[in-house]
Amino acid sequence: MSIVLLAKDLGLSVSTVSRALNGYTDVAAQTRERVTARAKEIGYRPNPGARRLKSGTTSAVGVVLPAASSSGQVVDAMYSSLLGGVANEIEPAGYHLLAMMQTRHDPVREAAFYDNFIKGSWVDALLIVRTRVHDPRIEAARKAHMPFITYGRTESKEPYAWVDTDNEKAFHLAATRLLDFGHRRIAFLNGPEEYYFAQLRHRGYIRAFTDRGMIPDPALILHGEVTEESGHVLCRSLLIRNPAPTAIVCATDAMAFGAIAACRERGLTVGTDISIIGYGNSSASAYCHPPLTTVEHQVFENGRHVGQALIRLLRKEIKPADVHYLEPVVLVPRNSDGPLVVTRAV
Amino acid sequence: MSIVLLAKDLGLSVSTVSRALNGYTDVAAQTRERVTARAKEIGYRPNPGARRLKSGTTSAVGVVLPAASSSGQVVDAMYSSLLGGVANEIEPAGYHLLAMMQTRHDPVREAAFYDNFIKGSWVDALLIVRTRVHDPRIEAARKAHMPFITYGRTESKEPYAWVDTDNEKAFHLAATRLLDFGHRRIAFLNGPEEYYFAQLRHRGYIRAFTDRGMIPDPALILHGEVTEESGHVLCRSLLIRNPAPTAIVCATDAMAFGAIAACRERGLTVGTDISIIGYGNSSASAYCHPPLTTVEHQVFENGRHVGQALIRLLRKEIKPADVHYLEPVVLVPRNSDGPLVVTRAV
DNA sequence: GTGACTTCCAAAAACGTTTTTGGAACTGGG
DNA sequence: CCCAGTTCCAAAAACGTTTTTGGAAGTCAC
Repeated sequence: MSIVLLAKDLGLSVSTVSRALNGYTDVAAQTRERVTARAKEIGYRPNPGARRLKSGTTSAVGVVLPAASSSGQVVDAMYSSLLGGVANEIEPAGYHLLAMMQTRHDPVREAAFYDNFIKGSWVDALLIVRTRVHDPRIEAARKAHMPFITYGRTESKEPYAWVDTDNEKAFHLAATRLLDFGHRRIAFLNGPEEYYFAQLRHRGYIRAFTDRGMIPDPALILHGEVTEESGHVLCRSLLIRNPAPTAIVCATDAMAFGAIAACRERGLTVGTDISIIGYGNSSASAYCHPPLTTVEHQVFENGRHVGQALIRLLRKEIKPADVHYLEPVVLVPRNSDGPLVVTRAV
Repeated sequence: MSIVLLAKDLGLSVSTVSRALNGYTDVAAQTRERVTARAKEIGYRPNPGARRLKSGTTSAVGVVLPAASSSGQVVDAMYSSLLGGVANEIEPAGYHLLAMMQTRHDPVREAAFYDNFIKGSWVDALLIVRTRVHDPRIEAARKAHMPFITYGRTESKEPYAWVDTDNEKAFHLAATRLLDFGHRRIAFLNGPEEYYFAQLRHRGYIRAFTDRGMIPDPALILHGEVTEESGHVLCRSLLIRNPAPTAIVCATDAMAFGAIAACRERGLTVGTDISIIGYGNSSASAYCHPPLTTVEHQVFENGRHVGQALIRLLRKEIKPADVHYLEPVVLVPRNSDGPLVVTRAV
């Protein structure tokens, strides 16, 4: 069903039908109505390929999903919800989400990947996730004049559009809570250093100490993948030290689950013998044992903010420099942490 | 950079350049080489929109992600890995994955959604996930002559392409293990009845009993969403019964986590007082307490099978009726289940 | 009644490919 | 030397839109 058939059916020219459908002002209201009615009746849908060709737009937004593990076999579950939120907002506006998969963690292939994608004019805008401290993808997108938004910030001179959670505040909150409980040897199981979120969280953690005139022990800050396995390994290495930490704050709930398992293996009761705080408020965090004290992180909701911003960006209703959304942060206290038990602490 | 510029640059006609690039035989090997070399050098990429328009293909495969919860706020984390596996296979072949989001669980809007998507000629093939017992999406895809593959089977007369895990065997295995342990009051926390996987699992569970001449108590079979919360609620309702079940098999690890929490709240020790088996072998299942006995489910790997099949389907190397992959099933024994303790059982 | 606007629609070019058709130049057999 | 067959390339149509340009008819002021 093409526009020419529809035009023929209506006894109008192709151009008039096109203009009627696309909201041009120089077509009589009555004609427009007749066209739209018949179009709906006949089930006419403009061919997106032809439209793309002519107008140069694709009605699609692209995102490339990074593999979570170095093996490339696992995708961070968080992205399901993020993308869900994004799609939820952009689809009513007529956009689709084009997801690509970055199978290997390889900077030069990554550049080629993005280049191919941008130059191939597959999408009208880009969503860049898992931002690094210095992220070449931002420069690449800017150079190609491709509208983009990042989920997570980065160190860039130029202004750009971003949505992020308040990583620094989150870990300031968590560390402060543990300090208030009397803990001093508070370990930090952070994510890979190259990611900016890890840097921000580090900063928040440090600031909790310096705020009260203390300095954390650098030896207690570990980096690793944000998985259960990594949390387990890292925590085990922590517990064989002497003195061992009395509290641990983890970059994700998953890491916290691994850490909890490691503590249990050592015969430690989490919540009294040792305190653990996670991050994400994943649904599992409420049902594990002990229920995990963690920091709220509404990924779906953030995805909706991303989607809304993307639409406004594409419609040029707003400048990239003006779209910044920082998710407010709230700690959800449960039972995996508590006051320092003095007998163990000394 | 269009093909006409490239042709001009080479002193050749547009058609010759196109034919050289697309592997036609009637262009001299030397000319072809000259063209491909220059194309690479100059960074020429055929405009996907134009190609789509002319050839009618899109080089994209579509999938619509169902929301896991009725609120539409949560996307099943499993799909991250599934899509990762799919993309991993189809991208080297030049295809992209177009993901849509189904925000609400509404059959009539769903039909319109798929219709719009298929008729709009957005993609060359469809991946249909979360199949229902009678799934209208299959008929819709077939009618539109859109190649498709399902992840999960369905009751359909006509043959079609599918990848699935052996749901029936998995729950036959799990229930048999519990029966071997001496359990008789074995509850089953299943997923929503409308999904075919739930039906197959039900069948496997039943067969474990009938295989040894027994019949399970229908009152012990409950249905709900496959989330921690649902598992928690359902399990609680089970435990206040008299007599209560001595074992529970759950449709997902997440449900099992919720069930474990409910048991703990009742003062029950999971693994001795009551046995619980999950499904999925999620990474959390190895680190929770007690470590969960569960059934292996390699979602990423299954996604790769889906991707490979899709490519072969698109290349017409294989008929839909001939692509069936049933993931073999293996039980992972851990510590959340064990022999029936007789003092409690009577 | 005339000229200048306004209103509405049509013709045609263009977007960047692929594919069909056709033909020039070369080759080899008789 | 001629003709048929082969090899290589070019011209042009087509895909289904959008957008520019232009023009016919109607309206209004003077």
